[in-house]
Amino acid sequence: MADDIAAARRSGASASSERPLDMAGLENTLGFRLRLAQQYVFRDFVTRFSAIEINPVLYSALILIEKNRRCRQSELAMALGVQQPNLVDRIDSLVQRGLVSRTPDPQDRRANVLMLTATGKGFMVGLHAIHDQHTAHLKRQLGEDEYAVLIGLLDKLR
Amino acid sequence: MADDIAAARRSGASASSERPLDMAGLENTLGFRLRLAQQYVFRDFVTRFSAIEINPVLYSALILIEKNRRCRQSELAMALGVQQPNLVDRIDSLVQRGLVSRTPDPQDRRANVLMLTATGKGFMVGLHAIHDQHTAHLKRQLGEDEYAVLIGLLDKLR
DNA sequence: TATTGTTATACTCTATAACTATA
DNA sequence: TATAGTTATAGAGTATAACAATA
Repeated sequence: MADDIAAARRSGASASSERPLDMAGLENTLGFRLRLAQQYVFRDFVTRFSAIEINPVLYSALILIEKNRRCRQSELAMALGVQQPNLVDRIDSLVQRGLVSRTPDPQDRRANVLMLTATGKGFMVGLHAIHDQHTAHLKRQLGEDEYAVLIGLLDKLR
Repeated sequence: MADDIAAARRSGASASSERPLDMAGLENTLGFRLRLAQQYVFRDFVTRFSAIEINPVLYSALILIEKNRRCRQSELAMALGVQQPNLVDRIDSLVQRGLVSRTPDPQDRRANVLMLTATGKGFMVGLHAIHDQHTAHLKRQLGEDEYAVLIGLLDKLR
């Protein structure tokens, strides 16, 4: 009988015949919720930043380079939660775009020191403005207080 | 001067010379926090489920097939947040392992109906047990109440 | 004409081993 | 001997177009 109802829903009026599935078994599954929430947030992020060709990892990298003088690639990789080799091409792209300088550290010539260029500092103004709009959108979705609570709870996971 | 302190930290006693970067500029960035939290949760998930060769998407698929009689691939794809073509190989693997049956729907022979096999139903017992341990670990990390709060806030993002 | 499932494909992200130059 | 950055590569996840069978 329940199958008949489901079948009736399937052949309903609307073109797309998908019924929403019963998600009860996943109500308690944090990883599933995290994946869907990240999908939503990243989609909004990517849309807003597409005009300046910045994705979430490049954004985080630029912010950390801005706030940390004489930042190294190994430090950046650890902070971002990515492997060093996967950072190389991304830094390359920032250097080629003239946003970041990569110079050998005179104190340890194995290491590269990353800094914003003058162009990069100018670029950050627009970057912060777009991110403010992105954050405002998410805060409207959640409420200002709950946004802060969510960030706090996510930080407890490590 | 601040650079001297950073340099001193870099050449400190410990083998790994990485200083922790100042993350202040990302305190407010939800996408970044979501990514790190998901990294942590998925790593724990993958470790615990590796013995039975189940990853997060396969887990969610099995749960939804278990709870939804006569589930279709298109419905599953929408619920899981993946594209239909990316589900095909995954369902293949569950069918090949004898956990799921995929049979044409007599009412609409374009569609496949997914159901747990007898083997699959037995498999779910162990699956639930491992997931309970995984969830217990996360609740210890967060606290029982805050775990529920976190799930609720993540659900508001859509 | 539209939809379900499928194939093929391309792009991104991620993880690891091995190389180089420095230390 | 160990570390910073790099190269090359393999695996997984993801998105899109096009096709066959069916509606």
